[in-house]
Amino acid sequence: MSNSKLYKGSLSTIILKLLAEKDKMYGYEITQKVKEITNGELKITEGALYPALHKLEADGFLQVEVKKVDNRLRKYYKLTEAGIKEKVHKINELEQFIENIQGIINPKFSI
Amino acid sequence: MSNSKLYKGSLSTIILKLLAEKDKMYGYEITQKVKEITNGELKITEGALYPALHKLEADGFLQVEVKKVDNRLRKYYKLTEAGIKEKVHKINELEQFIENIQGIINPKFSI
DNA sequence: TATTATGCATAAGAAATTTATGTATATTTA
DNA sequence: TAAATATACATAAATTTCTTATGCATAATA
Repeated sequence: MSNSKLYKGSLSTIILKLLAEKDKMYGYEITQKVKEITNGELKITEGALYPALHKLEADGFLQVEVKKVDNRLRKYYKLTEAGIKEKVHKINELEQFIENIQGIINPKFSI
Repeated sequence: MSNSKLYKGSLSTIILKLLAEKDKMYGYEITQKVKEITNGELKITEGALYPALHKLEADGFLQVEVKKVDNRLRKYYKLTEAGIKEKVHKINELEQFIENIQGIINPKFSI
């Protein structure tokens, strides 16, 4: 479950974005979704994911709903109103970062 | 000199890339160059920059040359052979990260 | 029946920052 | 001409955000 390709600071943005796409998801589902989208290149470790989810919840950006499915617990997370705003903010910040980085690593295309 | 828009892990890649473009640069010059390229949006703090330069040097990726200009010291950094390889590797990694992130934050354009 | 997958969690340690501070010279501004 | 800003380096403490290593439990697969 090691990584090295996930730049620190992007995880909570990824979580918020996925939840904006799918309404509600549980932790394990998020790890599988990221793996699927990136063809196995980005792997979210549990040691990073669960504390990140707990922090987003503590900050009021997520609300939780526990369900028992197939005799196993699932904690479904959903964006709050504040979470929707935070998602927009974090996505903007990430897009801005990517533009800035593009300007540095691909100077030919920066005007 | 605060930031919050620099994702952790990208700084050394930025340094290596700038040095691949310009042959040799000194610390302060790097901070100004990044500020210029990104229209003041990315600001490299000294507390991050100097330890990063020292680490790259300790790892054998940079070599130093001290010069006195206008009665002030400048430490010019230059890529070593290993540094050139490391730059290629780190740039590839960063580009891969950006592709993966694009797939997540812009699902319409991922096939 | 042992391993893998599913599903949660936390603690210790590491890495990469921010923030704060320090030193020194040169230039600009009030 | 004194104060502030710019130039140029540096480091230490604190913080953030991970990785790595565990732990527990159930279900499915080899």
